[in-house]
Amino acid sequence: MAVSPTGYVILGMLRHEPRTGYGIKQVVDHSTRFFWAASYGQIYPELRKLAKAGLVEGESQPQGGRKRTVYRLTPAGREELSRWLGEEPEVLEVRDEGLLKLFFASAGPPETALQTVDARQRFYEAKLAQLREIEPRASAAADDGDPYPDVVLRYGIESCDWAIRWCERAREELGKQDTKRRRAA
Amino acid sequence: MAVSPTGYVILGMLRHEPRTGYGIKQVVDHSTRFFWAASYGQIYPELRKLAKAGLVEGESQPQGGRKRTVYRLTPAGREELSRWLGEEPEVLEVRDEGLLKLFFASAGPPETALQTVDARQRFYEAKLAQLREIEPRASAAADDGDPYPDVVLRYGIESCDWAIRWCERAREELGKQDTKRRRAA
DNA sequence: ATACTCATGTAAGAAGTTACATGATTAC
DNA sequence: GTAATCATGTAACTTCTTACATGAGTAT
Repeated sequence: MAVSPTGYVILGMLRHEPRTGYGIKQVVDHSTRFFWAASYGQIYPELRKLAKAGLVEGESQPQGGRKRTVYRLTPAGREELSRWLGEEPEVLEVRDEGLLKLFFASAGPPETALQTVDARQRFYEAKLAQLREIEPRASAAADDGDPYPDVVLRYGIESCDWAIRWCERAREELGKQDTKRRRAA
Repeated sequence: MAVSPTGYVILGMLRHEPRTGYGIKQVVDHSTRFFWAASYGQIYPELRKLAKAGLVEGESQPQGGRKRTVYRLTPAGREELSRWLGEEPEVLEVRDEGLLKLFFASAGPPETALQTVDARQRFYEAKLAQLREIEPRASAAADDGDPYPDVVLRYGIESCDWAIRWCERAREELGKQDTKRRRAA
């Protein structure tokens, strides 16, 4: 039984401590979602598959009358996670509607390109703010023994910085082109 | 009848001249595939849907005994493309297995993080080489009146540059951590 | 001849999102 | 009491990839 890409996200999220499906979703949303998202529609069915494959183990731990299943890695799950970590990364997919719109901008009204760049900058500024908000937590976790989430988070922050600066440069360049075109007309 | 995301890629690829489905795939593979890919399994069915919706028009232009259908934008298709270009970009999805592996690296053997960073750098170097190869063509197209594909291509090149430099920095940092850990042990 | 490119298409399936349904607990 | 949070799950759907099938034209 093959583990799906998101299955490995789940295994990874259980590497330090057991969690509920709900808990996994919370952590994903505050960490990996910027480069790998996961919805309940994936998490719950996948947890069952992983349990059937013997890679995780669920234990019922109700709180009051509220049903609750906490999952932990089995030794086999820990091994499978480690094996996967040693494999060459393969998936790197991007679907970037903004770049697409900029690429095709000549087919739209003249303000298309600038608008698209502006929207892009706003997007990255919002993303940057979100990342800065969660950084302290990752930094604390780093002092606690696992430096990698913080390394990845800083990658996210720095790449946002870069993207924002690119937008600023692009705006300048596009402005010049506008001037040229206006002169030519 | 709603146009799918990839439908807009097709409309966009027809903005300057008519093309076959095969031709669209070629252009995508040499331009947008780095931020929006498309397979035959999407292109051919989608072309039919777009034709049914009146956004493109197919004309049979066999070459010898070889069947061949060339599609062009209809006025309605051009309008729909332009309308879409004016909308705020929404989709920006990333699925980055390398960052995931780095994030979880503490659960793997000690060399995991460095290996993952190395693989990442190789990946971006290969991508950079591909982009540099197609750049002259985009640059020529820019002189021909449409500057935007070249702008986007240079975004790709510069972001690869940035990512490669990040990998180099990360390797240094991870090396230091290794040293620290070895001293502590 | 044979390999490559041009060209069109489908079927099966993987992967993931959205929307919905349900209900207990906790904080204000 | 009521809103937010914790918690689990499914069904329908969209999107996309992979693998396969087919066949003509072109270059060596």
